[in-house]
This record gives sequence, structure tokens and C-alpha cells, in this order.
Amino acid sequence: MSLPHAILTALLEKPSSGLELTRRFDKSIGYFWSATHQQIYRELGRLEAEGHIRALPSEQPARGQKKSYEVLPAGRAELARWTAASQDPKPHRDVMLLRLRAAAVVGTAGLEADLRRHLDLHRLQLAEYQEIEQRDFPPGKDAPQDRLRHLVLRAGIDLETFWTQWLTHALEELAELPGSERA
Amino acid sequence: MSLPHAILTALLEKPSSGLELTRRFDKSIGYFWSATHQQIYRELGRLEAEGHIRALPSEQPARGQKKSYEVLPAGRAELARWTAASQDPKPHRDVMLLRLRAAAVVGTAGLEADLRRHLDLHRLQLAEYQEIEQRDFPPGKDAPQDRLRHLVLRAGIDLETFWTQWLTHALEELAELPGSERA
DNA sequence: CCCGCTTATGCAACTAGTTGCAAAACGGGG
DNA sequence: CCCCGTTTTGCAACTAGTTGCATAAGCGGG
Repeated sequence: MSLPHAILTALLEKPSSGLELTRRFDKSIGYFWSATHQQIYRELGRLEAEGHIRALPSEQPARGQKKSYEVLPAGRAELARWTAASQDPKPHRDVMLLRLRAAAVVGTAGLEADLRRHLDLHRLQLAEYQEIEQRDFPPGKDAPQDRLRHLVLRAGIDLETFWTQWLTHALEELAELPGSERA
Repeated sequence: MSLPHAILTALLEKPSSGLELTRRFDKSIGYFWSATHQQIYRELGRLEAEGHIRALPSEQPARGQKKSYEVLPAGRAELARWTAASQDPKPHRDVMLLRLRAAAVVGTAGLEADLRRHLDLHRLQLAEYQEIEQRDFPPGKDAPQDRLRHLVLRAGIDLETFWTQWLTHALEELAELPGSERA
């Protein structure tokens, strides 16, 4: 149950409307939590009903009109509680690893193209993160908040780096395999 | 929709009952796909209904009786199709990264203990994988199937290695932060 | 002025995964 | 032989996330 807390964090960083939140979830927030606009609007409604956030009064709340939200003290308290609470790590699920394990049994036919495609996607993502790092975390900018946010970004960068290396290695192995399309 | 394919892969590697599958999902299969026994039984039922697997005839199918399954040709074909089909990578979601980003806003109070706990868990998992590697993939064992499975295990090992390093780094940063429990 | 495109919000139905619980058979102890 | 704990199977309800679509307002061009 982390989406509401992701939204609270984002709103504390900057009060926003649903669409603005969606855009931010597609960018910086997206590298550790993704969400669609439908999820976000639903959750904004819930958070408002619970008294954790409220719509900024200035704007009128009609459909098709921008409606911005800000976090209330109760919301900040809930976020602090959640952040400090112990949580078990969720088991990971990775489709590509599963496909490779399946390929060990039913053959690797057709896999290579998709491995290459994923490699390109991860390279692209990595480049994007590195650009963010250059732009937002130049050396010397180390207020506590920046250090923590930089740490999170580093995780994103290192994970993408790992995947590009692993996929490269996988493609090499695949190329060396004897009959590449054994049934 | 990958659970049925994880099950097909596991059953091709070795026909099993629901409980045996559950045990294997807790061990080797678990490092890229996890599932509870409830999920597995439900899915076994579906796969049987679809004609992808069948119960081994030898055993009688009463409740509380072991019932083992094997993959039928249709199931193998479906797995091969799925393995070769192009799939988009799923966006990642990581609660710990989210919590750290939240901590940049609401303070790091209470985080350290859980970071340490996660570090221990990842170290434990890493040790377990390394043990599997020593046992199952001694140097020189490189039939095609082994190479692919080893590659998958390497991903698990390298990911756990990454997390132990990152968490260690995070703890260092946290220790250096000025007021460790600023609200 | 009204048509169609974009922006912004949102509902509803579906899919996948989780949690809680229970029933049937087996096996050992009294 | 029967009671009770364990093994194995399974249903049902719930939670979270995804997909598809709808509705309202603003805006620019013919």
C-alpha cells in the first residue's frame, strides 16, 4: 500500500493537480514508483476523503478544471509514520529472467531480438538518469535532502547499469550456444 | 500473465505436485518469480482445464492426496510461444527507494533500523545464491541449459550484491546527515 | 458560432496477487 | 480404534494495479 505515500511525498515536494502528478510520476518519481493517471485520481479522492490532503481553495472544482492539492498535517504525519515503520521486502518478479529460464527448456528461438530491444531500452533509461544526475546533482550540492534524493537516483542509475551489462552478457552467451533454435 | 508460464517451466524441468511446486517456488524459482500455494493450485486447475497439463494417472485424485502434473504438448508449445514473444519491461516499484525519498521530506527518523534489517536480509539471500552457484554450477558444467540457468542465477547474485552495496552506502550517508531526526 | 482537438478529470470492469480459512486424508500415540 | 496433529489441496474474499472508455471545459480555425 505505497501509492498514497508516493503521492503524499510528491505533493509535499510541490502541491500539484492530478495531471501534474501524472507527469511527475512519468519522470523522476517513475524510477522507483510508477502509476497511471487513473490510479492517481482515485487515490487523490481517497486521500482527500481521509483528510490527508485538500484541494487548494483558489480553483473551482468542476470537471475539466484544474484542481490542485496540498498535504495537510495529518497527511504529513501519516507519511512520517509509514516511512519509519518496518516493512518486509517484497519478493521480486522479473519476466525476462523467467523467459530465459524457460528458454533453457523450450529453446531460445526468438529471444535474441527482444533481449536486444530491452538492452536498448535500458541504455536509453540509463542515459536519461545520467542526464538528470548532471542537471540536478552537480558536485557540491549536498544539503541533506539532496543527498538522500541523489542516493535514490544512484540506485536507479546502478540498476540500469546492471541490466545493460547483464543483457549484454546474455546476448554473448546466446551467440555462443550451439543450435540457436533447437526446439 | 507469467505465473502459468513459470509453472509450465517448472513442470517441464520436473513433473510435480502442487506442494512440490510450492517448495520449488520458495527456493530456486523464487529468485525471479514468487508465488503462494494458493496461487499455484488455482493456476494448476486452469492449466489443466486448458489442456496444457494433465494429472499423472497413477495417483487417485482425492482431496488430501498427492496429485502430480506433467506438461502436455500444447503446454510446451504455449510456453515456447510466450518465451519468444516480445514483451515490454514492467516498470519497477521499490518501496525502500520510495521511503528514502519520503525521508528527504519528512525526516529520516526510524529508517536506519530497517535499512540495517534489509541489509542483513540481502546479505543472507546473497550467501544462499552463492551456495547454489557453488553446488549447481561448478566450472566446466556448461551444457546449453546450464549456461542459461547459470546466467539467470548470476542476475540474482549480482542484484543482491548491488543491494547490499547500496544499502551500505545509504547507511553511511544517513550517519553523516546532520540532525538525524529532524521533523 | 460550432467543429474538432487537446487538456483534465474520472468511473467501471478486469486481472493478478494476497490473506484467511477450511476440508480431506494420513500417521502416530494412547 | 479413535483422537489429534501434519500434509496436501483448495475456496472465497480482499487489495492493488491495469485497461478501456467517458465527460467536461478550453481553444483555435473555417
